[in-house]
Amino acid sequence: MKYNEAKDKFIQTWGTLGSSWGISRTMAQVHALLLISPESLCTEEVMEELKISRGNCNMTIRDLMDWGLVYKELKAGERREFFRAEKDIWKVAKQIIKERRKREIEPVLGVLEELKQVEGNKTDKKHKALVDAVTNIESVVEKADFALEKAIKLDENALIGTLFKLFK
Amino acid sequence: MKYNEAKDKFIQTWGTLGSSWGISRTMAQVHALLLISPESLCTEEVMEELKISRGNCNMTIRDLMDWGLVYKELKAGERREFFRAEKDIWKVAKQIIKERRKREIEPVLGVLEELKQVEGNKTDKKHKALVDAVTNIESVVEKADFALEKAIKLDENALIGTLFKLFK
DNA sequence: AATATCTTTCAAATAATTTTGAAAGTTCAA
DNA sequence: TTGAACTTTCAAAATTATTTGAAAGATATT
Repeated sequence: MKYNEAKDKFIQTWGTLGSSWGISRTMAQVHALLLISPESLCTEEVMEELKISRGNCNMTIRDLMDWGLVYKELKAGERREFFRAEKDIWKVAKQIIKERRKREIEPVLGVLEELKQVEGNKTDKKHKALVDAVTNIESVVEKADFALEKAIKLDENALIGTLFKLFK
Repeated sequence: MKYNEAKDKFIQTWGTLGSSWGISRTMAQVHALLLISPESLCTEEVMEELKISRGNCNMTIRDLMDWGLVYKELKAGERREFFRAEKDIWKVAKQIIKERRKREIEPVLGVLEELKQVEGNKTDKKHKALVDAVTNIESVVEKADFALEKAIKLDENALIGTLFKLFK
């Protein structure tokens, strides 16, 4: 495979993976481009490479910085901003997990807690089914949240090693 | 909170959680409705409760069955099909992980393997950056895939217990 | 303070996804 | 074999999400 073909396919693939695991497709594509750029790039260069508009490019890069996946870099004597990606993929994964726990799990736990307070009678089947479902979901979500919280504090190999031992 | 309000909020919340963690919003809503139904429901009942069309309802239920989250139930003397949800949420989570590994991780690993074969010279910075990125991503994705594969073979409490010990 | 360079915003346009509903398909009982 | 009851399909419509680009906002330079 030629370099240019591989590059396009890489941006495409990382875009797909990202969009199915928590960051938007364009965010993942910009991140992919920066990942394979030896030097940091400016907005103009990202626009040009990915054929996206200035507005889109700007917003996407801001989002990536909010997620902690891209850093701003100022070059001496340069007016415009340059950007480089976090290249340690385990760090990237940890960062995504951290953000998603905050953005998507925590709010749900709040709602579940509220839902457990539903008025009603324990002998009513429908009421019981609702309370049971909420209770079970809360239990699993809390455990998953805990597991993720711990997992991102570990070194990637420590995590694998631990799981591996359990099955030896 | 009144039962009906809690029910709607539950369907809404499970819909949101589902759609951000791998199944579509409507799939998650139908699943939510079935989760809190003491008896299995027929297509007509699901359509009525969620105000969705017959076509959508049918396709969504098929998808849920494909994912292993909903089962068909035949009632004696009844022509139409009834559906009930898997109510063990840990099983649901495991099932979703299993499907997503198959649908979303495995194909990516294939592409990454291909990409490592890109032609080029090790001294070319761009070429090296691409190969490095692919190699690092592959390593993390493989480890995550392994971790998920092992995690779904464990009891939920065993998983938590193990992680807990690591931090005692 | 005027100008050039770069960044941000956001309403409108475009694209992608989801939903609908009517028609076709299936199954079964009479 | 007919038709009633139910399920499936899929093109078109509706809805959602993303992208654009021009205008407004910054910021540094002369």
